[in-house]
Amino acid sequence: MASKRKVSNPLALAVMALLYERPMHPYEMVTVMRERGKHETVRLRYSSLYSVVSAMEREGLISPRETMREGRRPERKIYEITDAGREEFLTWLRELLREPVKEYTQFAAGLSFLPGLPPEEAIALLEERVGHLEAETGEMRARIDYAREEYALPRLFVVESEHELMLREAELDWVRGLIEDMRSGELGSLAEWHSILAGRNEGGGDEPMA
Amino acid sequence: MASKRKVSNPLALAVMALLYERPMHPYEMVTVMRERGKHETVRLRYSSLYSVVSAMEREGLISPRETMREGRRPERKIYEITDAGREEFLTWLRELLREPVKEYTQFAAGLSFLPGLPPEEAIALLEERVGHLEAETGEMRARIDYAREEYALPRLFVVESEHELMLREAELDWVRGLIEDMRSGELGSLAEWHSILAGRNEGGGDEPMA
DNA sequence: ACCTATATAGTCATTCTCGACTAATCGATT
DNA sequence: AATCGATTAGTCGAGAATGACTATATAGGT
Repeated sequence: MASKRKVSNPLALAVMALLYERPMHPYEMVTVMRERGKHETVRLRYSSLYSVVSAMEREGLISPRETMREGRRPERKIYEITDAGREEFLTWLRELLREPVKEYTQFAAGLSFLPGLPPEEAIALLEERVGHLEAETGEMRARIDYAREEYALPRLFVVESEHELMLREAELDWVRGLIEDMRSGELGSLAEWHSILAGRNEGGGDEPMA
Repeated sequence: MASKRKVSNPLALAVMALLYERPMHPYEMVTVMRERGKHETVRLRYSSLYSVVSAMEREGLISPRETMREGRRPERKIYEITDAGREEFLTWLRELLREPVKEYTQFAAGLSFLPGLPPEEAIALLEERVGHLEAETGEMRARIDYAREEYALPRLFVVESEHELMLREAELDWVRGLIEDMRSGELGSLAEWHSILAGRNEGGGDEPMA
């Protein structure tokens, strides 16, 4: 059903996953998430973490176990997961795996307004993108191989990175094809495209460079 | 550089694109975006639109041209794009096309915590996902074909839908492979996976169903 | 003995987002 | 002539998310 969660930031899922293992204080969660590379899949900001954690406490998904203080450093508030938290973790996780949800990507937004640039420039920009994507996928692949070899990680623990790599590679392939199709006029003739732009630019203002 | 934009919600990009053509009031923007299917690529909510629009006015990207009132209906405030707005539109669009940015997807978050479920259940969930993805990609393809034929749209105007379809198809393919690899023990043996879970569940709480 | 960079552990004020709500008009239906 | 649902046009308040900032401890170099 994908019904509205009380705490919907995916960071909350990560928090529950960590507390499922053992109680921790928020700062430690950050450390562990970084060690395991989970911050590559779940957007991690200090400020968000603390706000998510307090929302989770409010909703009864986690509860403070003890508060420690060493010297004059700030307090460390150690949380543990509740039964409700364990249940929420499992239902949420199941839902995420079972049901595809629509994602709005930045690139798609850009593509939507592609006719806003002259075709020559659009092609040039997409070629730059291809360059970036080649570098990026190369690095991702290397990092995955390194992690697997160095720490002897079973693939189970890097599936999310393989997923990310797969998406980027698919994009790379597709953008290459798109450039081809733009060149060959497959998308609509370049002349036509130019005339759309001309219509828009009659009013003056700064012209996009061809 | 991807330096921080003054108004960063992609809706702002859509607003500038529309006002590049002609002045409009916000409600009309919604109508036009819906007609052109842009709400499929840019998350569109009334409340966000109005707040984005006023932020854009504050930042000088658009400016109110006139305010009309018919009878006792609410006012319609008609906006036009400014020179700064035109420039911002072009720089932003260029950046979106040129530079890949990291996107955090829900599915990736789910995958990160895959070891949190017993393998048999994980497989079953992913199989359900495959079913959903098959249906979804089928519908997307049909909608694209329909739009192209019915309205004789050049591909240029549906690239963003083709992009979305491509991503879903890549995902579908990949998930099928993942299920295979889980079954064959390619990801790490299922016994091992179970023992990770067992360790975690010692403390009690509700057990995930195998 | 002193300085600095980094790690530790967070708070706060502002901005952003969205669901829920308001309110008028119009056309069709009783 | 009264009512109902769809469309037009937008407001509001509550909660979420983030960038900027604070403050202490400690290891290492000089």
